[in-house]
Amino acid sequence: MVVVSLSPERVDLVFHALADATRRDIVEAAMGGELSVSALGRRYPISLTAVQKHVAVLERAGLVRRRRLGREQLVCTDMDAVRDASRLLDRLEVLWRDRLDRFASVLADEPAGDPT
Amino acid sequence: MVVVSLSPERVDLVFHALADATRRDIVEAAMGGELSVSALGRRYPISLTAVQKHVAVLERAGLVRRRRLGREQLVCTDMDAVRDASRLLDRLEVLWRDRLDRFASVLADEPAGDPT
DNA sequence: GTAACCTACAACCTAATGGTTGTAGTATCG
DNA sequence: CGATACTACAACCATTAGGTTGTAGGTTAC
Repeated sequence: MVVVSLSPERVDLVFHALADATRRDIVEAAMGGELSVSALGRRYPISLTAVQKHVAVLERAGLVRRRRLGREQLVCTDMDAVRDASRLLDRLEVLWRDRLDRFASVLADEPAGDPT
Repeated sequence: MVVVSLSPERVDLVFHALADATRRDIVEAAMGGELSVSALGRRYPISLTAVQKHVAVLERAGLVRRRRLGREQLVCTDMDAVRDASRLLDRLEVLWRDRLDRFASVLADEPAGDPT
C-alpha cells in the first residue's frame, strides 16, 4: 500500500487550487499535456494574465507541470497529484468506518447492562 | 451506479472548505457528531468566533450539519458529502483512463502509416 | 432570580484572491 | 531585419478570507 504523505500546507494548496471552476477545467483540459498557456487562454472569457495566474496556482499545488517548447509553455496535469488528493478524502472515509467498527464491537462485547 | 451531480458552485464551496487545516480537523473531529461548537473551540488556539466561522463555512459547503441541543450546538460531519467530494476526483481519473484507452485503440487500428 | 455558559452577530483590520491594463522580453516566421 | 506570437511581470483595484474584540440573547445550574 502506498502511503500518501502530503504536508498540510501542500494539502491547503491542492484544495485551494481545486476550489475554482476555471482551474478545475484547466486540470481536465491539460490531462493531454499538449496545451500551451495561450491555447488555454482562448478557452475562457478572461485575460491571458488571469489564466497565467490560474496555471501558477495549479503549479504551486503540484497539480500541473509546465515545460517550455520553443516559444510556447506546455501545461500538463500531474495525475498522481490528483490521485493523492482523492486518497486524502478516502482516508477520512476509512477513519469513519474504523470508528463505526470499534463502536459496533463495543456494543457486541457489552450486549446490555453495566460493564462493571 | 450513483451519479454525483453537485453544482459547480457547490464544488467550489466544498473544496474551499477543505483548503484549511483547521476546517479539515473539524471535519475529522465531528465525524462522531457529538461535539459542540465551544468544545471544538477548546481544540484550537483561536477565538470562538473564528471557530464559528469555520463551522459556518463547512456548513455552507454541506460537509457538516448542526443541531441544537439545549444551549449547545452539536456539529456533525456529513460523510455522504465527503464521499461525493472524493468521487469528484475519482471522476477525473476515470476521464484520464478513458482518454488513454481511446488513444491506445487508435494506435491499435492504425499500426503504422497513413490511414487514407 | 442571578450567575455562568454557549451561541450569535456586528464592526473592524490585514492579507490574500481574482481580475484588470500596460510594458517588456524572447522566439518564430517572412 | 521587422513583424508577430507567446510569455512574463509590475501595478493597481475590488472583493473575500480569516482573524480579532465587543455586545447581546437564550439556557442551564445554583
